[in-house]
Amino acid sequence: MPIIVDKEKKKKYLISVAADVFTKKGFHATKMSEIAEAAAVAKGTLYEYFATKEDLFLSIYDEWITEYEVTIVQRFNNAEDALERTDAIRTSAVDFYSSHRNHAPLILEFWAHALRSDDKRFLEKIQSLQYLLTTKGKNITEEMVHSGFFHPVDSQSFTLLESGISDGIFLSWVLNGGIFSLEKAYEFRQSLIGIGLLTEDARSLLGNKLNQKLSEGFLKDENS
Amino acid sequence: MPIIVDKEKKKKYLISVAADVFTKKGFHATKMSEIAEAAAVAKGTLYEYFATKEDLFLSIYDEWITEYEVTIVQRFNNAEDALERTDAIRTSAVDFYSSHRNHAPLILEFWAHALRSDDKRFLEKIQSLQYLLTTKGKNITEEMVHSGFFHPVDSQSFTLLESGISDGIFLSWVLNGGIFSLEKAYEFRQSLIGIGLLTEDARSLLGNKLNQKLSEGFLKDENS
Amino acid sequence: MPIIVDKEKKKKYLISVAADVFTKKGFHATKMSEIAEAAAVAKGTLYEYFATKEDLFLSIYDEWITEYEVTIVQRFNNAEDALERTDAIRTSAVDFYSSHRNHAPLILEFWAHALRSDDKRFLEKIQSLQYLLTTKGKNITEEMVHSGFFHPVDSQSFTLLESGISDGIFLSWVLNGGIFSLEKAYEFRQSLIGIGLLTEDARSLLGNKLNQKLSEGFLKDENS
Amino acid sequence: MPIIVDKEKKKKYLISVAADVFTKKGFHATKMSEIAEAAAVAKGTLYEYFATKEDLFLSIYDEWITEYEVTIVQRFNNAEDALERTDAIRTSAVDFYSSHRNHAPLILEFWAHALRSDDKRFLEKIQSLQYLLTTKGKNITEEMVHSGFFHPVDSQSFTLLESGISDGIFLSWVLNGGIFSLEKAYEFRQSLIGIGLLTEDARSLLGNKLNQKLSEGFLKDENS
DNA sequence: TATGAATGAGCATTCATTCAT
DNA sequence: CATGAATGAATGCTCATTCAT
Repeated sequence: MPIIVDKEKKKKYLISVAADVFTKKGFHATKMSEIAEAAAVAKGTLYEYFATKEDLFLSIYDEWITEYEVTIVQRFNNAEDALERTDAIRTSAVDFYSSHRNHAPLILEFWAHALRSDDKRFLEKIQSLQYLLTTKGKNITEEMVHSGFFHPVDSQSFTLLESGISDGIFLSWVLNGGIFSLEKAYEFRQSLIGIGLLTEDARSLLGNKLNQKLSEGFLKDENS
Repeated sequence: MPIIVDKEKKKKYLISVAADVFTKKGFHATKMSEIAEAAAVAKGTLYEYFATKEDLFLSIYDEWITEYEVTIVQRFNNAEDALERTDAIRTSAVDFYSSHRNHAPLILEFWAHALRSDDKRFLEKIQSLQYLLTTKGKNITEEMVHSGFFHPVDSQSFTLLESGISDGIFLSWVLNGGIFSLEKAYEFRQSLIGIGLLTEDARSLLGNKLNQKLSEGFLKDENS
Repeated sequence: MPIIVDKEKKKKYLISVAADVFTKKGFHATKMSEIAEAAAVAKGTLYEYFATKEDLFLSIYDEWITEYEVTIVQRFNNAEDALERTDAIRTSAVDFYSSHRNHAPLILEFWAHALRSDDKRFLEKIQSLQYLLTTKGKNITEEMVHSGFFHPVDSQSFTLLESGISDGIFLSWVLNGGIFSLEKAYEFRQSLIGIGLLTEDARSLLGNKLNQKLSEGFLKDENS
Repeated sequence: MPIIVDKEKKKKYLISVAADVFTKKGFHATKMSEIAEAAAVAKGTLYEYFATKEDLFLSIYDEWITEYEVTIVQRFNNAEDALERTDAIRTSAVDFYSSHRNHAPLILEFWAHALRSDDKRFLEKIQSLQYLLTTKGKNITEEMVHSGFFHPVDSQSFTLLESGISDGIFLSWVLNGGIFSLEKAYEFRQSLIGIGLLTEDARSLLGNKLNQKLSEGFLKDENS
């Protein structure tokens, strides 16, 4: 174990170790003793930092989502127009899911746990992220429509669908054993959605880039 | 308990009861005794029909997926052209997810379980369905492109994305507490995807129905 | 299953099947269903003939011991002098243990069960046999001493020791995996005991047969 | 519960408690919770020291046999001639069986368990003891014959018989409810065997002590 | 702060026995 | 007489959590 004096840093260290163990075996099949062993601390030490097993479990998701939200807000605030703000949202999602691709089964677990746990903090965390995304997404969409880039569309529905699609692609990627590139799949998705919503004016600006992406798909190897 | 003589029917009865109990509490938190009590049989009886708790759990998913697959194949074979075949796939999905909307958390559990269980039958079942869907989806898409309805698109990528989107909408619906209509969301999705892929010729046939759907969204109440 | 009409014969048939199954797995590890299957009858049928599992278990020993006792009494009554009566006892023991050599572990089980079971019938059965043997053995010994064949010896102690030695040889044979001939071991035992108790007169009648047996032992192969 | 700090001592303490409980009820009828209660520890604590119930069971026999073997070897090595070595073996046996007279049913259980258990460690333990005894016994016997004390006898057969007789006397003692003195029975046995094997020269040295023992037997009360 | 021995509530699974047919 | 589906009491073992050191 790395010698860590700073309490906050040690907590983060324990969270990251726990994430790896939970990912491999799932919440119920993971024993606190295994996490302790993996972190090279005693079982009792874990309880100095986390009240219960579920608390430790939630802390992982908490950490991740908080980081995700911070990223979104930062990039969003640095963006200068609707297009950049769209990118801010999309790249944040891609980065989040990509950086946690090895924890994929755990994210599924969080969702499942959120639905069945008596502890509503899981669900609240998920919905707070959802709220952040839909609020921002709604604004962007309305701006895109207003400025003539997009055909008229119900912004809230569109945003909600977008977020569902993001999760769905990730889910599909997990259940298929990670056989395709997550990034390319997200781009393919954007092209497919975009081509439908973009007005003729906007579309002409992009040339046939979109059509090309659609023809290519996201399953082929870079080299082929 | 309804008096059931046919062994096969009793097994299905037990599966349906178990599905309800598992849905409410999740796999680990559900006790075999609770299922037995809910089915008004003795604990031992469950073990006359299912070797283990996990076996019972899998049997539920097995039953559902088998039914789902049968529906897909039947509707697909009765369809007469590519458009009808598209409908066959889409309505099968909508019907499946709609009929199991109350079991939504359980489906998430199956996915999570498939990833973490040593028992690979879960994952195999998921992937066998996936295979059925992508094989058929690919054919339809190619036909749509070939007959000039769709712009060129990589059929396999498109099909995979479509299936991911289906699951994603369902997931979003679950995590948001079922606040919107699943059917309307699926139609909104179809319109959004359709408007992007359809050629001008095909689009002109549909008039502005698609634009209307997009403007409406899927979140508003029918009556408002 | 052989078709058996006579109830008494069917009971004996079930006992013999049960003996084989119990021998292989032991009392606790043997399931009534296994015995039923081995006998090609339904579980319920066993309960037509035996009240409980323990009852069936006891019936086996009962059957064996009764047969053993009948043999002893018959041979004993047919014998005409002390030497023949000695043979009657010894050959009955050898025949009993030899005929049940394949059930050896089961006999150990009976002994163990007799000691721990609340059902005292096991112990009573054992002690009734013991009583028969010691009563008869005592008489013979006294006759042997009285007629000048044996040195003076406490007949009850000697008889009890003899019976213990019989069981001990059998036990040794079982725990050593049956690597020697049970019959030859019993004869070796008789020679060793005999040579000590026999008076000079009696010994001279036997010549050096006894010494020869002792030199040979009971471990060597017949052919070597 | 006595307060015990040393882990090794606590293990031995748990073994001794378990031995008493197992003795009274037998392996299968004894619940781990009963042992825990008798030892005034929690059930879980037992599992800190023993992996399974069978492991605890074996540990008892292991402990006993190991101690027995140590005694044999020590006394054997301290003996200066064949006669003393004979005593070393015999007194070790008598002491072992005497010290465990209250555990008698348990020893029968071990034998039965050894034969039926999948866990071969039981049988191996029994046979390792057997091997130690027969190796040493064979040497002594050969020495006795060689030095003219014993008539010629097959040493391996004789030793094996001796060990079987030891167990048989113990068995007889147990099944008869401990109605005689184990020590006296062992001595009676030694006299009976001895008188047969001893040469005239050797016998004359002992006078008529042997004949006296035989006449007395081992069943009479000291005071009568 | 850190430890890890001790705890004991909790649960899947087994199987002898019953009894309606 | 025979059956075998149904029963439910019984128990080995696990593991999150505690707390004395």
